[in-house]
Amino acid sequence: MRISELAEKLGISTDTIRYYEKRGLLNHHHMEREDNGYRRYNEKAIERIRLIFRAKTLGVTLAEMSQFIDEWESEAISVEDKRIFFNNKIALVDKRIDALNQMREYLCQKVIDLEKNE
Amino acid sequence: MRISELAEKLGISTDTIRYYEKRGLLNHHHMEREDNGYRRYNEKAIERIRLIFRAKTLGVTLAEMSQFIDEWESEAISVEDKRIFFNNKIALVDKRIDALNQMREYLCQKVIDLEKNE
DNA sequence: GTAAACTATGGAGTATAGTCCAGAGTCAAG
DNA sequence: CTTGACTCTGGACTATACTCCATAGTTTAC
Repeated sequence: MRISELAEKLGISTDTIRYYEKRGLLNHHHMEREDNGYRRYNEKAIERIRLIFRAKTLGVTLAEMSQFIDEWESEAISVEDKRIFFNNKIALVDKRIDALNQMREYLCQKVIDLEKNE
Repeated sequence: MRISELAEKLGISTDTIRYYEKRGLLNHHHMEREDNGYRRYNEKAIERIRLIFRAKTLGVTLAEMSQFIDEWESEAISVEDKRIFFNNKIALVDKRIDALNQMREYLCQKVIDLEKNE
């Protein structure tokens, strides 16, 4: 698929896609060039961009992602390190879930306070 | 307390506190001026800044916060609207929690995949 | 075969949320 | 009464992640 089709599928702009490429988050694994120079994306591109979104919600910056992808793809990271990485991320997600549950409590209390003042 | 004490208590810089004031998120309710012009903060300032942090984790921008605070404090918002507001935020928090749980699943699957490849 | 729509590139511009700085006044300790 | 720490203001600067633009080549539909 060409860039605008990919953009539409993901609900982002073509500029954003080219920007991710410039930042090293998309490469030849995710697309090839047509004879005219147009980018032709494959399904991996969709997965990669969804992964970027997921990482962003975890607070990972694009710079961190591209550095990390480089290391990951160059196999400079051992399986054990990868395990540690994922487990750290899981712990981080758990912390966020806790924080959100606290936030939920806080908001529910606000609703209760409103009722009291009526 | 003066600005550096407040900053230290909250783990932020004095610049950030003055910046929040410039953005309308802190006002006379949270501090007064000493004769020399120095800001003297009260306990409400701590609560307000903690509230700002909470709102930020919900993705609320400072601009939205200050607009909202204006409306809220001018009592332009009815109790019913406030209830609706909080319930919307609760729904948003629930969505985030769902997203994080999905993320958790995804990460756990990655760990399982690592084990398979060993 | 031409107009509309799409794509490419490089570079400039934007929004958000700070962060830093210069120049100047204030305060507390010795 | 001076030195060092703190505070003030206004404004310039920064990082991140886009977003827009000019210019130019390509494709598609009629």
